[in-house]
Amino acid sequence: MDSKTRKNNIIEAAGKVFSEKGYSVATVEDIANAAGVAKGSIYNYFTSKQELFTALFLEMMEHDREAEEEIFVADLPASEKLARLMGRWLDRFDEYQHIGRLVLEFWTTAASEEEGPFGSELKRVYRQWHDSIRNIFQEGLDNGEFHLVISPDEATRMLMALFDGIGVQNMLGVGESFGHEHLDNLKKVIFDYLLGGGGNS
Amino acid sequence: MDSKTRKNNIIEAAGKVFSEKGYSVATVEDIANAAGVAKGSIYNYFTSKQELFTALFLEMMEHDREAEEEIFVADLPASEKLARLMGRWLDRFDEYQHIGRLVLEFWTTAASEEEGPFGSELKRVYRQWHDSIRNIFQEGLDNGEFHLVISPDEATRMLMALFDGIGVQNMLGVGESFGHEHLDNLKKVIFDYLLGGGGNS
Amino acid sequence: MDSKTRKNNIIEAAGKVFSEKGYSVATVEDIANAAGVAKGSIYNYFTSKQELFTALFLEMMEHDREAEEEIFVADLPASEKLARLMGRWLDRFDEYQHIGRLVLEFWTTAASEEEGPFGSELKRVYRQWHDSIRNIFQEGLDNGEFHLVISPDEATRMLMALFDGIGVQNMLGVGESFGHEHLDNLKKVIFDYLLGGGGNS
Amino acid sequence: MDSKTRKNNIIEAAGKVFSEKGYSVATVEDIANAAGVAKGSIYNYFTSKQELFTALFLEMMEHDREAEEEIFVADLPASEKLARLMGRWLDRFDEYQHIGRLVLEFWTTAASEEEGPFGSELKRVYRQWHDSIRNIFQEGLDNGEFHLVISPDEATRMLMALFDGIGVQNMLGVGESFGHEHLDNLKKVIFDYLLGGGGNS
DNA sequence: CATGAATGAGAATTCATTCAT
DNA sequence: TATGAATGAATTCTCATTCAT
Repeated sequence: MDSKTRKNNIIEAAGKVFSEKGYSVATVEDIANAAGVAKGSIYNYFTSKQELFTALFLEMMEHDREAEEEIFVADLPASEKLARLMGRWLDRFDEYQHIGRLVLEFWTTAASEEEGPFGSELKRVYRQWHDSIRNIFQEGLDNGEFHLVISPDEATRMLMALFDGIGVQNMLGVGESFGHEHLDNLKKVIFDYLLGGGGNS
Repeated sequence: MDSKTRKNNIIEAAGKVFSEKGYSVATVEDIANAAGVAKGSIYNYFTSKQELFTALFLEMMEHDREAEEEIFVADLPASEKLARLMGRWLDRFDEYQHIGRLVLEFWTTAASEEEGPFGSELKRVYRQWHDSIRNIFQEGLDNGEFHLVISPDEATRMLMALFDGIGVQNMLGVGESFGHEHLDNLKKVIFDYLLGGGGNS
Repeated sequence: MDSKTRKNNIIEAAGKVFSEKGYSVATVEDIANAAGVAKGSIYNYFTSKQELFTALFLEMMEHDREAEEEIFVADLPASEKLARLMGRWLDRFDEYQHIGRLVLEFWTTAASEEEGPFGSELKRVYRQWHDSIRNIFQEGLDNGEFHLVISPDEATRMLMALFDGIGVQNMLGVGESFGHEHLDNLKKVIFDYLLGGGGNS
Repeated sequence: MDSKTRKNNIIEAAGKVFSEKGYSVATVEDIANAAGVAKGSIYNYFTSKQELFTALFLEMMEHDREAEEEIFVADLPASEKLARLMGRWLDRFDEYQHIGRLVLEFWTTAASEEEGPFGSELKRVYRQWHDSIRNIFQEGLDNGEFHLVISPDEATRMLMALFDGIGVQNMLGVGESFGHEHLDNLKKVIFDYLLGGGGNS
């Protein structure tokens, strides 16, 4: 096993352990055991537990970002892009039920530190998402697909908030789990609104 | 200072300290210092650090719930109730920028424990909110104020998700802060939709 | 309830609590609860937990000593005194099963401290017993009741050791409980020996 | 120093410290210092202070038992076995003056706990001793060496009680120290009795 | 690089004792 | 005298990090 693989092994194990136990309760030894290496070996790849946590965070952010990128650049009508994006988010919700705790800990860390990668990276990626989605709205408006009484910026923000909120509900297990039948209704509402006049009636 | 006040003192101090440092990093001594009592005195009121954290959580849940109760029972048209409710949520968002970390830790705890007050109390209150809001939608439908192509249940869930998401964005500091000018646009979208035909055109 | 009674109340409660939990584990509050007084009140009668323990010890020593004194001064043949003494010790064995732990803690304390009441008082009382029993042996020898090849001192020591050992076995719950049928055999052995020739055959 | 030696080091140090200060007063740091290791290192070998105490107890029980085993299985007349056994017990009494406090704490613990190694191991070893000694008496009776009016069981119990009692007296420092000149008299009494007719005259 | 024993700073918790009422 | 809240020193135990092998 080469060095790259070993490092990824550890990050993967950290993901499992942090997700199950939480950052504070999880010990470096737990992670070492889950990764099948000795405790001391962790420190050959990461200078501290905190750094390992950060590395895990960055890797997950990157992973998420990659998956969506392809949708943004596809050659599709705006409404189709939007539909696919929503489908993709929905798929993540299942995952969120399992790693919800980990995501919440990432958020908590981001909310705590003034400086540092959590806050800034989270903001950067969030802004990337925002911009990409706003572009979709803009496309839709430009080519006459959509009708909106609010700005693309605000529409973007509302859409992101809506799906963030659904993610939170899934993480916390409040309300029933969110499946594809709910998504259909969500799309119906959103597209009815966007396509049907945007409140401009 | 009587025993009741002293206990509240400690809970209040715990709120500050947990919010600033997070549960794990905050020490019982930090809280004691913030409350102006000796470390050991904390244990005259709470059997453990964890119990103090739980007491703080329950107190905040109760506080939140009380504030909204009055809106639900008011004698107002459904659209007015909804508008007031949204105004109230917005007010909380400012607060969330400061205690966001604390809320996230509550959620993290709730997401971790199978049993215990966090998960069950959170679900209970969430369900209360859900039911109250659904009643508003139902009222609006019954008296012809609203038009909806989706069920009141789903409308409720979407509305709650939307505001949960806005709350999260504020806690994390992503996007600009959410003020009353945004609220107006939010209301416009929602009421245009609800009042104007609910996509039923 | 007058002050004397209250103090005795506390000592009695301390006896129960120390016996059940042991000195270290028993808290002053446990004793206060058992005595039906407030924690702080203990300190109106004893300056410290340790002093209360000492007072309990001294009281029990005094109690034991008083009970035996009457046998030593009775006007009876030596063999009868010895028989009664053994009967009395046997009666204490039942009690020792319940307060054994307390006795062992007294002993442990006595074995630890160079100076202080435990060691010195224990030695004083032990010496009193020794002297009284030796006098009985001496009486028996003088009036021809007993025959001994060893000195009265050594006979005394052996007899005391024998009964101490039985007490220990009862405290520890090793071997079956020691009842009157065992006592009869014990007496048979001892008196056969003492009366029948003391090994002088 | 290998792991086995280090563990024994700690047990040995624990023996000294517990013996001097007693279980409650001795701190884990005391033991660490006495063993020349860091406080935390203790926990690499024992999960708790209590477990270390138990390990020390079990080690001493095992040590004692081994030393006597050879006597029980030797090919010697019953009277000689008994004489050697008593000699061996006497040797232990010197030791008991120094570790008396430790033994008493073991006993106290045994007397306290319903279940657990202290009570059950103590009883097990006690019963082994009892059985072995009873066999010696039985041998002596079978081959005509001994004469007894009481059962071998009871003789065993009396003999064990006698020596337990002597041990206690030594631990507590009551009476003069028990030396070989006392042993000779003890043997004289016991063997005169056993060999001369057992009260059967 | 891999290992895992050793370290020691740090945290939660307990409880004898004090003292204001 | 009686009370019980307040105190804080003391203790056990944890675990991230180091480092010799």
